[in-house]
Amino acid sequence: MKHYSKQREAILDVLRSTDTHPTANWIYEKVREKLPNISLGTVYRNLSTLTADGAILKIEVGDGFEHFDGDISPHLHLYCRECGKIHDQTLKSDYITRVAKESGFKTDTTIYVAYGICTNCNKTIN
Amino acid sequence: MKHYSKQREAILDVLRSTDTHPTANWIYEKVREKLPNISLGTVYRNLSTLTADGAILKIEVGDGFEHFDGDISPHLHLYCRECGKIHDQTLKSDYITRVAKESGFKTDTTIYVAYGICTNCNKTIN
DNA sequence: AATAAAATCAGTAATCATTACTGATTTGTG
DNA sequence: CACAAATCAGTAATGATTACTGATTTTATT
Repeated sequence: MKHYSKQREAILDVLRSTDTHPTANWIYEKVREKLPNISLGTVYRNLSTLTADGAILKIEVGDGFEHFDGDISPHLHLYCRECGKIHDQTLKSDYITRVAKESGFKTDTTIYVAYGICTNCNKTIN
Repeated sequence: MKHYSKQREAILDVLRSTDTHPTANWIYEKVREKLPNISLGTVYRNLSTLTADGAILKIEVGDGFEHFDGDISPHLHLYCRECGKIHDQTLKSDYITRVAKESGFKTDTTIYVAYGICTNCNKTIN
């Protein structure tokens, strides 16, 4: 079993204790509350390692930032063009992996993104 | 009906005449064969406009580049970690839009990405 | 416990894909 | 033909992310 550094543990803790999809900088600010001397480079490096290990997900929605997700279960990311938030929706089955398998592709990670308007913003527009 | 500039038309032509998922720079080089004086900024600006209009798709797989797709039908993008190519797979139904609708989200665009190893690379490894 | 090798770190500098800017050119409208 | 609006080519600026460096911490071995 792999033993993580305290910096990597702290980053994972932050990611797993939020239901948002924070950027590297947001995570950096949050981790600094516990480890004031951690550097932004360390956050980036560990996020990269964790993503490569499959311990977290990297989500890109085209807003110029990388977003990270501590929930690695296959789920739907609803990106609202109005409020800019990424909402989660659980999935009953991993549709992508199942369909990809039909063509012989060996999937290890899946990303589902929907662009549009969320329920809350849909109410308040007009 | 909207009338596109010749630059925008040329960019769309290039995107629709390839089954790859090129970067802005690749498109720039390709369009230059027909419009030698076009600038990279023009390519970026039009790709941005076309994406906002829903005429093309922007796909991000985490390799540091934005990729563009002239095929806007909902389909699966298989990103092979070995060869770095994005393979397409057609979908019978737009699963994301259907599921997102259940929670009241109004979807206009969907992106499906699978990370893993493609059939061809799976053969040649080892 | 001591030592060496390997991994990770903080801090900072560099990168480079993308965006913003500017003055010129083209297009649309009457 | 004006006139305004849109788009352009060319270039400069941006800033999120990555790379680098020497110090510190962890792991492995004896």
